[in-house]
Order: sequence, then structure tokens, then C-alpha cells
Amino acid sequence: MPELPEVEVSRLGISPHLTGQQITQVIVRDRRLRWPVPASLETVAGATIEGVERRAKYLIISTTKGYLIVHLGMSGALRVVPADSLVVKHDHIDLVLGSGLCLRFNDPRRFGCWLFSATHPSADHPLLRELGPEPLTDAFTLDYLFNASRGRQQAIKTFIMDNHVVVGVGNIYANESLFKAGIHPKRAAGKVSKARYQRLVPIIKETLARAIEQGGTTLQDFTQADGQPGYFKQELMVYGRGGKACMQCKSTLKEIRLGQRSTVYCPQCQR
DNA sequence: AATGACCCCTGCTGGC
DNA sequence: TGCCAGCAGGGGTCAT
Repeated sequence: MPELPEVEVSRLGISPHLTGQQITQVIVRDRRLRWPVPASLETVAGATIEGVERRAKYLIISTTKGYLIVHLGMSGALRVVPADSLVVKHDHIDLVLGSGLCLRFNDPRRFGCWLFSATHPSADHPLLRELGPEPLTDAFTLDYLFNASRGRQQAIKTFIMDNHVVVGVGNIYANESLFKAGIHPKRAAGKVSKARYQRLVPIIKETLARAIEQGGTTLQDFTQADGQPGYFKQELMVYGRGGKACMQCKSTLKEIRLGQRSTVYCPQCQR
């Protein structure tokens, strides 16, 4: 679920309910997340929320008493619900708000995290300080990506999924973007021509941006008890379609593993 | 420095 | 129907 678009959609969905609200209570039901939830998390009780930002797939909740760093991992979800809503399995954390609502975190696999930072984490926190540029900003350019790729033997797919290179390109969008750009996922990043990066960079931006727009469906369902949308499934050209026909040339799509992740491509369209 | 393997965890699917 | 292997949208850490 949480690709960059989903995280951004979550941010847009929760931000209006959080900003300006006082945190009346912090409820931690299970501390066993990616890292143990620190006791310092509870110190934001009584603080007022100033805003919610996103950096890569991290959400940063700014409060008058410090910053919360939230990651959804593979299966995490954030919802704004009435504070007395029935707690279900895997509801690990609540931020109870003065409005009577609460921000509720559910995460079956517990790969997500909730951490506290006294200072703004984007520049100095170990998890955030080494991150590459945001793909949807002007910092992510053809020249940047091309220069970063020179000398790299690594497969281009793992290269564009590397958060040091560019953040937020998850497995789905790496597959889809390389297909649209006509680039074979195993090709060495350093051997892809500048002309092909010139195609790839805007394709990554467009693919992510459109998915955020589609995430609007999730946004509408946001306060409902459960919304399990499959809204970009119908747009996927290769992801999850191994063995099926290429939508462009009808060749059989190949599925391989690259960096422990399923990788699907068209051997005809992608070189 | 760069690269790849491994692991964290639960839930779902597909094969037998 | 039940059981089990394999896989899942992330990413930090460690060994090479």
C-alpha cells in the first residue's frame, strides 16, 4: 500500500484533522514496531500539532514539544476516527486529539515505525539525513540522475529504488517507469544513455504524480472504517502481469527477481 | 564506496 | 477442507 503516492495521500488526508489540534493523549498498545516505540513518544501529550510534512515515505508530525517520525512500512495505515472507535487487531498507536477524533495507526506486519525527535529530523536524523532528492521537486533532474549513474554497474532498477539516489520510487513504480521508458531493468545504470534518462526522469515524475491524483479515492474513504482500494491496479502495465501479454507488443512479459523483489518486464519493448 | 543477501512480521494465495 | 510453501507495495544492517 504505502508507495510514495499513498503516503502523500495519507498526509493530505490527515493533515487538516491534525493541524492546530492539541494532543490530549498518546496511546501505545504495542511497542514492537520496526524499532521499539520509545517512551519519549508520550512526551508530546499536551502539545499542539503545527503541521504534517512528508520526506520520502516518512511523515513528520511537527508539534510544540518536538517531532514525530512515522513510517508506514509495508502494511501500515493511518486513519482519523472518533477517539472512542472500536479498537481492532493491529491498532498499535492512537494520537488522541482535542477535537474528540484520534489519529489511529494500524500495521499488521509491524514494519512501520513511530519515533520522536526533539529537533526537526530532516537534516540531522540518521534515518533522514542521507536521503536523496524528492522525485517530484526540481532537485530531481536529468543531469542529477545521469551524473549519479556514471560508473555504476548496478542494475538500473535497483539504482532508481535506492533512497540515496532518489526517494520514494517503490517496486511498483520502478517496474512501471522502466517499462514506459523502454529500459531493461537489468541494464547497468552506468551504461544507460543520457537520451534514455531524458525519457525516464519525466516518466517517473508523471507516474508518481498521477498516482497521487488517483489516491483521491483513498482520501474520500479516509475516515471510513475500512477502505481497501485497488485504484491503480487497472493502470498497471507490467507489475503483477508476469507471463501475460505485453499491452504494447503482445509478447509474453517476463518475471525475474532483482534485489529480492519481483521484477516484470517486456523482453521486446525493454532493451 | 558499492553491492547484494538477509531479516524484521502477519496475512493471503495457490498447489497439493 | 486443510496444510504448507512462497510471496507481498520497505528498508536498515551486515558481510563482502
